[in-house]
Amino acid sequence: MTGGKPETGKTGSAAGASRRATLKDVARAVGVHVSTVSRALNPATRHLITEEIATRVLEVSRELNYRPNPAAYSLRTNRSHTIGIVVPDITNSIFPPMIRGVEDVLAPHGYAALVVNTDLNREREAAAISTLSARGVDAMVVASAEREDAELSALAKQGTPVVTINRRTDDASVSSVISDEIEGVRLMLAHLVELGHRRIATIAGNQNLSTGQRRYDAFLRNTLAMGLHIGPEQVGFANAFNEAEGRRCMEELLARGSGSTAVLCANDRLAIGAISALRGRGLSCPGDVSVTGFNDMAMVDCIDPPLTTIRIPHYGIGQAAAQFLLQRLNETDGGPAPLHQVLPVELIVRASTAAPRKGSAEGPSGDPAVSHMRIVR
Amino acid sequence: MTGGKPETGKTGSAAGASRRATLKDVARAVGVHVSTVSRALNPATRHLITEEIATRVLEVSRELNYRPNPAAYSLRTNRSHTIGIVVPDITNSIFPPMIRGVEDVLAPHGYAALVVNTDLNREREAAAISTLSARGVDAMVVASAEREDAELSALAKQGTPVVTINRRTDDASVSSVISDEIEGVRLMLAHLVELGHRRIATIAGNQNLSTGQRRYDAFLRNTLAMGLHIGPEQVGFANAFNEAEGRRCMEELLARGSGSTAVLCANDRLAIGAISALRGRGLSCPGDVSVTGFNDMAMVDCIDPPLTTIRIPHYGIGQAAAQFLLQRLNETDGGPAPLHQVLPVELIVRASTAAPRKGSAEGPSGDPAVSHMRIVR
DNA sequence: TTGTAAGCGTTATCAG
DNA sequence: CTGATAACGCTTACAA
Repeated sequence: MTGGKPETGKTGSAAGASRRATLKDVARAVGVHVSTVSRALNPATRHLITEEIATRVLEVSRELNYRPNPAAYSLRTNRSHTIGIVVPDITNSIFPPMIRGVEDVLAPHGYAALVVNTDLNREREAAAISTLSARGVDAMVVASAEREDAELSALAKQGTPVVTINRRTDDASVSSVISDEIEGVRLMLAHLVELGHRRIATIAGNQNLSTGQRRYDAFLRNTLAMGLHIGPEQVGFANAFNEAEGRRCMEELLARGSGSTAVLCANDRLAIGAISALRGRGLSCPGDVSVTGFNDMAMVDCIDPPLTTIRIPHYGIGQAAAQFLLQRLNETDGGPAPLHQVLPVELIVRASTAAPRKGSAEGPSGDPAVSHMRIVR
Repeated sequence: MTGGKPETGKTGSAAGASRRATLKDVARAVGVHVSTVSRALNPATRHLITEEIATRVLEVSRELNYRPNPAAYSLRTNRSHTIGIVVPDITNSIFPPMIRGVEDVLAPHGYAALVVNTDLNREREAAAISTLSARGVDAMVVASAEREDAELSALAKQGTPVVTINRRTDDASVSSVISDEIEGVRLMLAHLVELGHRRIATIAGNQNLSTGQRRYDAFLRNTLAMGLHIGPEQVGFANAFNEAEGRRCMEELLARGSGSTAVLCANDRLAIGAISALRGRGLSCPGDVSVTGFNDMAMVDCIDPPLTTIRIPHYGIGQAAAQFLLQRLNETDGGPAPLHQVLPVELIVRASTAAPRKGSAEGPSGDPAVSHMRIVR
């Protein structure tokens, strides 16, 4: 119906069916050359044009509902006004707010975002980055970075504006916006200690990701600094940041009989898994063991028990990344030093933490009197 | 560093710094004309080319890491291989799985998705649609449709392939993929009745949205069919599908002293709000009143109490929408009849529903003995 | 089977 | 200040 051959002449007839107006159309209507129209429409070059005719052009282009053809613009200028966002999985609710943060600052500047998922798959991440750059995105924000990420390093080296969010690469030449995980872990540990916990275990995340590495590192340093003794039986390593791994690690911890009264998990999902494992063994949280998360993802305030966690500024991380890119995009020269931003976090105390049971180990590292873990074993 | 003036001659030198290879580059390398390369690279026209030289072209283009310039392609063909997804808010966890469904079927076909948020704002939806079509997306999937949606109708009429998901427009000319809400409500009501509930209230959603309208409609029809009596004091209308409105409506219901023993909410978020309102009044769920949701969004299995709800096929809705578009995109002619798909739902019984208290109203519409609601008032 | 050439809608350079 | 003109990289009649 719509797309049929419009009119007869090929050069002709602006009055055709519903063809989208082009520069040529408004030029003809105003009675000037297309280049004049182009200049009049571009704020940066409008000053070259007679006031009167410029306004006339604006009028007519509005009447004709002129919309610049992005493909033509892009072909000519090599800028697509599109940015790529790559996330492990948009379905993981920590990412959507970050994405919104990015979009909300970019959209007013005329940028739209192409969102792709990688599912934590090395190859898919490489493919995603490659696809996006083949598509000519002007910049990329990537939430799926691994500590060793050749693709990302190459991309940055090559000059594409790129920021990682939430995680960072070991290669300091690729910019990043993350949260203050070191401080987060410290706050949480302090909270636990204040409640009276002395034997604290951890479920650490994947050490190939900066989140996993930094949080575990902070755990080690801070427990030591606080005078707590941590033995190998008190740490479990999750292979992925999800509930299943949280469950598995918690079971492992229980089986080992570490006698810990609290478990600091590297993220909320691990914590949820840990709590469910506890239940599976007939233990209660926080009654028998306190469990803490990290991220404060959506809904963890509604779960049973409401999770004590560290709130990271999801939305703010996205915003900051976008602001950085915007700045980078407006520079003429190659680029300044890479930026590494660390945003503040907040301790959110809810109900998954409580003072340890009476009779639990009280000394910093004494023989843990608590044996309920072994009992259920 | 990278983008400087490459080489001297303008016609010249493929060996330049890091300039991206073009058709011309591979043509020169192979020693044929660009049109030959173009044909060789296009599966649809490859048969026109000598076997030998076609493979040679493939080889060289790989060596040179040739990637077609999407802007040029798009300018020439009027196809962007990009689709637009418009959602009210990506942060609402029912949408991400739908988005993934769309992307997962579209990506293998070379399409990428531009995702934009409208925040339930009429104008922003119009703006989003306009922006996307200005950007030349090949098709759109929109999750933010209202029942009366002029923009969408116009878009469809104009020939742009478009599907609404989760919701639909009253205008049957715009295709849709939704879930079987009628059946969902029926299943839920049957569940409640089977538990022994007779006085069942509802917190209905926004009636300008098909979801709100259909679910409420189904509530009315089915309660009637089941012989239940519904009075005006048993229905609350939420202005938005969120927790705050759920809370407000529940409080309203309680204030009215409807004496209901169960509340069917139009979605999970309303249910969560309702439960929290109950708690605020010192009532328990499901002890004092059963509450049900709709959607089975992420995490509602972990909340307290785990929510009895209707599971809609989030991911499947996205997939189906994408499949439809794909088909539509490959048609040469204008387009077939619009599609209206209704996907099956599933009742998920968890712990927010239970038999009514002993002493509660038992008769279909008798004077409800239950008065705890009034008591707390 | 391959080459020629036009043109998609812009912007940028160069004259006037 | 404005107009002509040449690209940008690609596809596609039309010729050969």
